[in-house]
Amino acid sequence: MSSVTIYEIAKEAGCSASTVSRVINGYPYVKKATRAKVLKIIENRNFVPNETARNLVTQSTRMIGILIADIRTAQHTDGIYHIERELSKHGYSCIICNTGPETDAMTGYIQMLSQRNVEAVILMGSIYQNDAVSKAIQLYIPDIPVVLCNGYLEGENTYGIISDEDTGVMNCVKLLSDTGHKSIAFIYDKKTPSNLKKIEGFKYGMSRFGYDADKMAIIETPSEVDKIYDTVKIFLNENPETDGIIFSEDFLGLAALQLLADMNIKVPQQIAVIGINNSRYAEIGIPPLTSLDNKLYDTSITAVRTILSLLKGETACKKVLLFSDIVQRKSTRSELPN
Amino acid sequence: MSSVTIYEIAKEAGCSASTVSRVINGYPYVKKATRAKVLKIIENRNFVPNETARNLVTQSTRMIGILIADIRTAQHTDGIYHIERELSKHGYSCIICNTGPETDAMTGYIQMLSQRNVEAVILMGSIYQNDAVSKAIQLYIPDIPVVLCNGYLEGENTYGIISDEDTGVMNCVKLLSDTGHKSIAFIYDKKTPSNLKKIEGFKYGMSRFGYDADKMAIIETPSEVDKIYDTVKIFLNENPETDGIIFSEDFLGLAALQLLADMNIKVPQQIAVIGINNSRYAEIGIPPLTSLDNKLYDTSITAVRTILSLLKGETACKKVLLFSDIVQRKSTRSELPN
DNA sequence: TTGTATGCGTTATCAA
DNA sequence: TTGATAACGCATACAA
Repeated sequence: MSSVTIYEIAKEAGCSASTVSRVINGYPYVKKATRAKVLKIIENRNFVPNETARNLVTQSTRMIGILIADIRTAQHTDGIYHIERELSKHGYSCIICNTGPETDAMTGYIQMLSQRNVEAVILMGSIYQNDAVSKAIQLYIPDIPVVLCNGYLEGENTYGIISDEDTGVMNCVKLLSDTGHKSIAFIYDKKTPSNLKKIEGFKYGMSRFGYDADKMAIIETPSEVDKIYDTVKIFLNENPETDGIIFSEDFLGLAALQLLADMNIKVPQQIAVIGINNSRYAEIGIPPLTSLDNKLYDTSITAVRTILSLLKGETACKKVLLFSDIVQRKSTRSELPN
Repeated sequence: MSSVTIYEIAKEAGCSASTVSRVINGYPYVKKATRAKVLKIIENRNFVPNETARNLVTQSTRMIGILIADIRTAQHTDGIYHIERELSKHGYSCIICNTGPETDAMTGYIQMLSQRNVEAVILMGSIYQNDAVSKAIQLYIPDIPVVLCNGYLEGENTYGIISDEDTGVMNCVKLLSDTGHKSIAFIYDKKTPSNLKKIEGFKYGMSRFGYDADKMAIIETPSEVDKIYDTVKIFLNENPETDGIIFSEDFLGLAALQLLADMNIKVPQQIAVIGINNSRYAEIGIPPLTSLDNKLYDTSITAVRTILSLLKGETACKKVLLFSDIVQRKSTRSELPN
């Protein structure tokens, strides 16, 4: 705690603390000479105003809370990167919180953020679209803006950015249907609202494009590499007619590509594979992985814009829908270049 | 800003603010009945004490700053995850800062953190091992502990956790040497202190294990997938005798695996490939990627332990060295299982 | 253009 | 066991 205060600066400059304060805050009516003198002393003594004191009196902390289940998930760090950069540019700092998947921890963090007087909260991921979080918001932070990335929550000050992942997955089914695939599976790892939505899109696509219910499989897998491997392997052994798989996430698809290579199954000739998120790892799959770009990046950009508007006192859309699109690569079309 | 204060609670409870404060802080000498009454009102009115005010008077913020060049780099998010979880368990919050590679931005963030009165700073990555950062620390935060992950900085309150990546890379060379490889290359993407250290280890290994200088190549590549692809391709065309490549990072190695597959070069029979970081993506390479585990995870664990000790007023090691080891997978030994 | 006084919401030091 | 009262470091209304 560097204990030099505006009072010390004032004493040295032969003026009052308020004048120093005015100089610091670029207040106009200060004599040029005084300003220069104060500025010089500030420079010399290497003074930085104490934010905590400032925050207390201005009732504003310029801090934003970011909740994320697990910061190790690549699709979200991209968003957090841009959110932090943008907010930082505007003088805000980000408190990062790894809540994990339990709602108790989520509400705990929300209470903590309320106590720290953050000015807004960003929820990264559909996993926060639940009642416990909704109630915690009403209880602890009813007056500050809350933006949910990839979901929507009812509330006075809540905003949601969603992507049409369901339609996106439906379009994946259409793609496979158009290219003559007969037996398609959807494999996911967690029952998040987002994944449930993808499943809905999958089901809808399957019925819309004329697949029998018994030609359709929806499989859950653990997230660990070896478990993914086993799950998919067992599934393929039991369903050898499968010729197309959509994975709820690129990582699952990439792990499956490895298995398929080991099983000597040609992708996409024998089985076409599609991932979701269009992460940078999709590009380096062997073969490169076709992926549904669900616009998680744009979601974050929109989220931070929403927050900034709200903080400026402007209005913002309560609910924004972004459109996903499919980035085709060799795992569905062998004739494509890398 | 939920404007209910301890005064309101006090009024409602028919006691003074100090008593309320005592209850909140679990101070012993409070009559049971009073405590119960106050607690109940706090519960009812959903009161949470204002951290900012608290911080001002206690001169402690329980906030930690984390500097990272780019949070999107997978090897560091792993560390940040555990750092945040551990610190949060002890009541600390983390301010996350994406500084980018420019030293000006780094020092800017350090000043900001000083202003926010963080109680410690963690520097994630060898990139912070430079003079500008060192000076900024002396200038703005000379009195709080600073821990550098994967590097060391001189200073009164600075601590460093380093891994022996140089020796690690030397061992990679030894591995390739032991398995009969004749022409080995090292390919890296950025001139970070960490990568420079790896290069040193590479050079040392090459000379130690009897390679001619002209059988050794050290190549720099941009980080984008297509550029990696091009760089490695050109290199291999010009140096067709190459039979082993060590990459400064798994991602580069994975991208190269794709290229090698396209060029119909068998890994590891024709070219053995080694990455560094032992990330989860190494596991799903085709073939699975042998990788130097440089203990980045343990580095973070050690960093957070160091911070916690220091914050408790205990002492800690100024410099800790962790030993890397090689995780062998199929990209160097085809007979291994997945 | 500048200084004085007051308050932001707590904790901490006294007395009582 | 409790209550005044004074900090904590700053911003700001008001007066000068």
